[in-house]
Amino acid sequence: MSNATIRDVAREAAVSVASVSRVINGHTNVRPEMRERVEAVARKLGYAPHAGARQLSTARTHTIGVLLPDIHGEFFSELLRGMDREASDRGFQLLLSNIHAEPHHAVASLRNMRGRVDGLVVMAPHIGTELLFAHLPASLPVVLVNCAEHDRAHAELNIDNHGGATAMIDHLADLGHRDIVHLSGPAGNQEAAARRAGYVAAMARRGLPPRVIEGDFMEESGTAAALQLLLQTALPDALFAANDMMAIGAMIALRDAGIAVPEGIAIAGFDDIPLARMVSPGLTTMRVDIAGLGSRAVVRLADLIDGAEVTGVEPSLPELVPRRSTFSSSRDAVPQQPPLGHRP
Amino acid sequence: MSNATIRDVAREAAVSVASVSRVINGHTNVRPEMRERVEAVARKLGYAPHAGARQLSTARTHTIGVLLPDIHGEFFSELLRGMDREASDRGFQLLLSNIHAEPHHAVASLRNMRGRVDGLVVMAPHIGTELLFAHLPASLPVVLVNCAEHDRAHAELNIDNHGGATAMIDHLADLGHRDIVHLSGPAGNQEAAARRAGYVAAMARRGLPPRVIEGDFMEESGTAAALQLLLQTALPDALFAANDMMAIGAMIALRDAGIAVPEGIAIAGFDDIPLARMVSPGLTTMRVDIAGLGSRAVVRLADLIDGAEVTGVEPSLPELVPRRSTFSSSRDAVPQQPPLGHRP
DNA sequence: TCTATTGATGTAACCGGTTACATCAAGTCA
DNA sequence: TGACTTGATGTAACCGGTTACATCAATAGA
Repeated sequence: MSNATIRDVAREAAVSVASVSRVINGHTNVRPEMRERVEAVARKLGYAPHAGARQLSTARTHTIGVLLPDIHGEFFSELLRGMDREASDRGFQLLLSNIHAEPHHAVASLRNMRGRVDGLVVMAPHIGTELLFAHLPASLPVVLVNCAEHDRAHAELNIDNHGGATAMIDHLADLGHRDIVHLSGPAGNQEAAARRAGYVAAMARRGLPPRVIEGDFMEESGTAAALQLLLQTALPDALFAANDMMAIGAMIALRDAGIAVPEGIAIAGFDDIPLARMVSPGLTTMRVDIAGLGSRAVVRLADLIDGAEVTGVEPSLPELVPRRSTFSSSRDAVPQQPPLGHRP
Repeated sequence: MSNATIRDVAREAAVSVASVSRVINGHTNVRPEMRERVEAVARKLGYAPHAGARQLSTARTHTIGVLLPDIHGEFFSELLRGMDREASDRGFQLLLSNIHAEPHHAVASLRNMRGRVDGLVVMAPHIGTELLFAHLPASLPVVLVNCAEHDRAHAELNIDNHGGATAMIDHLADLGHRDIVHLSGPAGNQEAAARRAGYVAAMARRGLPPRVIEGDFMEESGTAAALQLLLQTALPDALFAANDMMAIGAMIALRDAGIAVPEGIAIAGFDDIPLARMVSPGLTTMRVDIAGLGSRAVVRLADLIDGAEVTGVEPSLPELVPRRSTFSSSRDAVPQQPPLGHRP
């Protein structure tokens, strides 16, 4: 493999550059004999077309830019996995860009993408939407993922945190629980707010009084919430934590205090992190299909690139994953899970 | 932000394209007055240089191609996080490519990179090394990560699985254990083989007889190994599993059988997955600094791109993370861990 | 046999930058 | 004042592809 150019191939094969180009791009109007000769020379010289030159003349990069706030943990890898699967199916590659907290840097990342990508998937919950919209390249298709609230018409994908929380309360209420406490995420966090609002709405619909303990998504605040509940005269029927880590923290603290889960209190979380099925009893939770979110974002972006005019938010409803932590008896049907993936 | 070209800016500012180019690229030989005028026009038109055109004329892309076998789980996200950190510090972006199992597709991915990147980081343990070397672009700097054994001189980074296993045996032996059993990974897996070889070597150095149970890296084979040990007349002093999942499977099975860990038997794993510090007792293990591996790969590649001539393997020694599962008494100092990161 | 049609191939302009070199004005020095 | 240096700016070639259009040979049709 080397640096041979299309003109080198043309000279060596004694044909014009146009013909070489036609052969390389699989055009039909070339004689088989010529095709063979050109292909032979190209192979001999190890010719590979220069992507930059191609981009310049075709104005297509076959690349999707991905702007993410931070590269961390499973959410990130799952999102990227889903995007990559769909992108490579469609002949796109992924160009990664870490969009830092400083707006200045974020804006630079955005401009940097011009001439490099055919479209963008942007996830920037920490960037103000005015700033974001002001600097989105008008000439590039963009799909937003998990963005903050705004009032622009724009192609967008979201996790339906509100609907997910509602579904969980439905589940708990169906099991007969009435006194359901919510352990929320930190104030100011958009996802935490949506989950909390879903909880409040679902409780109100049933005429049940909501009760919220403030948490911060960390395991320790689950522990603290459990201790707070233990100090009261009676435990609630169920505790719905805004994420799995807090649910597990609470579960461990309650078990240490001699309270059986789910007999003494039912516990539910949100996210379905891998740990959720490893703890004992398994934690009932809402699974967020992150890879699916990523691949749908790419599908949507590909449509935009092809000229479709799609706008509007497409919410992704999490799925209830019932496990033992909310079932009073192991006789209840609990779906079997496949064994956990591993590495190496 | 739009599609204005450098010629649009030049016309609007009534200067030549060369002057605009000089202003944009921060050359010093421009009068301040001209600089201001050009910058004002560029801002007004929302001009952003076209990366493809730049690549073509400068032969630099400021992009690093990353070829990975599969996008999955924490290993992947950590590696990418480390690479991205270092790359963006150096003004590089990351172009992702999933290098599929079929060699044909893998080769296509490689050629695809020409004119798109300044260098490659390739992790392809499943591609035969002859095939790989035959198709690596000669004109591109390449750093290999975690590759299979071969005899070429090439810039390369590896996890020192052999050394990590040796260090773990040192740890266990220092605690007075003599009868140490190894639960290995599956046959044919390169990392499993290296860890096993490290165990055997370390035992031999001490004159201790090695004893290996075959596992497959899955939790269930840990359970099976524990049951096998329980059938024997006496338990060994310690069990060293080739990864954390098997260690945890064994730990749970032994605990269920009424054997205290570490009092009845010490248990150690490898990898330091997040779960390792969540189980009770915490699992002693070898931490692999994956993010560090990624960032060092980029450092190395950047040196190559700058013209340095670095070859040779750079092994990355895992670090011992001592936890309760190998300490007979909780009085022993066990380093505190920071709280687990979380999401959302 | 002569013209119209068709299909393969070549020529050259173009994509949007960078940069070697030419040009030109202003300042320096004898 | 005239030759020389210096620094700013403009002109145009070039990077490596794609493709509209021109050209040309072969075949079809009159």
